[in-house]
Amino acid sequence: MTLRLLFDDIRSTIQKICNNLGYPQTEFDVSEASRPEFGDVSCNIGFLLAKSLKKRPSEIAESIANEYKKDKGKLVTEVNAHSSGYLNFTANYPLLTKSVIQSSVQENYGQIDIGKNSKIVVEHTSVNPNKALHVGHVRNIIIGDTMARILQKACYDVRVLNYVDDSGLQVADIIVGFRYGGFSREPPKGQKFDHYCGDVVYVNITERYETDTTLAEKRSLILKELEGGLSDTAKFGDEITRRVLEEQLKTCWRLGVTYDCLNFESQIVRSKLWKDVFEKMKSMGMIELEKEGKNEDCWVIRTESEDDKVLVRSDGTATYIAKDIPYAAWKLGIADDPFYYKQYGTQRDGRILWETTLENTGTKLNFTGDAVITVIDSRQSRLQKIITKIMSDFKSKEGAYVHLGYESVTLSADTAKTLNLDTGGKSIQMSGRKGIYVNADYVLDILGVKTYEEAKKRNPDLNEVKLVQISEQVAIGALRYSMIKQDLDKIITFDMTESLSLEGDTGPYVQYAYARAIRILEKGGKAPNFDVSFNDLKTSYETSLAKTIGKFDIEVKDAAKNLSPKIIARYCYDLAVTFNAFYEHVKVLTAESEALVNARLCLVYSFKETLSKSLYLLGINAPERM
RNA sequence: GGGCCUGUAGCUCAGCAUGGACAGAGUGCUGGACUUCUAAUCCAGUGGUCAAGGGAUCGAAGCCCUUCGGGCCCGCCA
Repeated sequence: MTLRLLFDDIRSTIQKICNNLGYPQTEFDVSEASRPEFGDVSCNIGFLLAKSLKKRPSEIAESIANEYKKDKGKLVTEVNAHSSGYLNFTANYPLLTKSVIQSSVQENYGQIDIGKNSKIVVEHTSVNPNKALHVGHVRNIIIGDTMARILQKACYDVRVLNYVDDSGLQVADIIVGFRYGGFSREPPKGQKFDHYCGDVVYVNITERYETDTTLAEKRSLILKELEGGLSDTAKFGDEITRRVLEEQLKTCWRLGVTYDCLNFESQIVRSKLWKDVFEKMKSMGMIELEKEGKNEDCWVIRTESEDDKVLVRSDGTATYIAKDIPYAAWKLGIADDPFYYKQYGTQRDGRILWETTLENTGTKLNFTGDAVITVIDSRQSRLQKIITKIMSDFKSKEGAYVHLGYESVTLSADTAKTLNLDTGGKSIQMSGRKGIYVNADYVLDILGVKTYEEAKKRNPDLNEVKLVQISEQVAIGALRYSMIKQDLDKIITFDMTESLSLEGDTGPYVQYAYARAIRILEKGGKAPNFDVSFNDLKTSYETSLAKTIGKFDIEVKDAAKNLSPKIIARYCYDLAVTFNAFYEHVKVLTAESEALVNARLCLVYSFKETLSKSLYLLGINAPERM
């Protein structure tokens, strides 16, 4: 049993009582009490019926409480009608604690069936393959990865895609850099190829466009050559982007992120996907050939409140958004799949990473979904809105295509200063083109150094390998947590110094609680016996820990339904706070009796298991020592 | 000009979907707790006209309207 079942039990009992009393049907709320003195569970039905029954809320609560008291069932020990109008309940703790502890040690604890095994696609990362990942990209990656994990826990059949835009202008820029910028094909020793391309080649060549106009001409020639896909230039571009992609993926894997399939834009462009979708839009009357005005001879899509959007230029070429439409249709399984598949490699967690190909490999796979979630920052909301509309017309159904938007990551004034930028005390938008960013690998490395020192200080007995392992886990925990803990519509102002903080509401704080629990279990020596009564776990530290553990599936449901990954971050933090309070105030190994030691060990074990499972949803590993 | 997002403690943010019991965390600052299951911790104090105004409601941080501040987006670029 978990808290959810307690809530359900109370809800259905109230429902029954209301029917018996002849009260009208109404949607009422049963949720956790806002303060301990109000008990464990509260219901607002008194307020909701006050008007139609023409009674005071407290009177109604009173009448329900009186009925409820006649048969409280097993799970509830106290029912109170509060003078404010609320109906409050106190849980049967021995029973609640016992069932929470016993269910929490099951493998699939926290799982809740919302998805009914339906197929869902999550696309994230999708970074242009001409540069290294910076902290802004990390937000996208972590939102996507965390959401995919949560949806899986909520019984969706999840496929994760990474869209590789290997045919755009940025690719042409890099080629210009290598061909005409005088840059060596190989990075200096010790520098990753993606860092070299982004930090050196791309930033430099972009700067030179301003003074050297011939370079821009060369770029447009290269862009044309890329489109065909057969020229030496296209082959060279392919070589570069694949090398960058490989390095980018290393960073993603380092963060604990894996994918199912890589989709290459160049292949989408060369396939017949666009043609099919274009015809379909024409036949459905969704687009029009403009006869006059500034968009004369272009195929445009009309939108309700905004300007017409050009899909096909007057010269017959497709615009940027036009490339996204067939891909979106492909993800939803609306269009025929023109691709074959081949293995890109096997990832750290054993998951095979596939890639699309237009060559006949004989392998056909299906990476489409009944629903699609595309993680892209909200600056693209306008375009995504158009795509969403088109997809709902194709599917004749709303909600199949979801743009999961989020606000951008900016750099704090202090951090900008370290890049020699004076922003006048304001934060600044990152820009790959201008070289205004902080690379993800760099942040992880600096964090690693700091966490290594901390770990070594606290654990002088641990060997080098172990210390490095711990510091890497904590560094990743810190970064991932900081990217997910706040709401998607809040701008994150990244500050290097602040990101090194490992105290308070941070990943390391949560990980530390895990290490503490492990230590108790280790020192406890033997495996705890769960087949006992837990009546002795009486302190509020123990009961609230059990209660918090019991909320896991409620949180998973909430996070999955609202596509809100931060809910799980908050839950992990809640678990850690509650455990730390328990840890400071309740002795486990030196408790009065052997039975109590055992019962508390069970609680600690239950906490450890639940925290580990919920941290897994955040893609965070907790070390056993810190 | 139009569209989207945002404004809650010195700072960073929960709470807003589904209105209800004295508005919560972290951080900062002040003080306290390590011969103890690791102090990356805990405890206490400090700190708020929930941007402003109006409306509907028995009741608003939350819903509606207006105003103001901040950010982003509006190309036959990607």
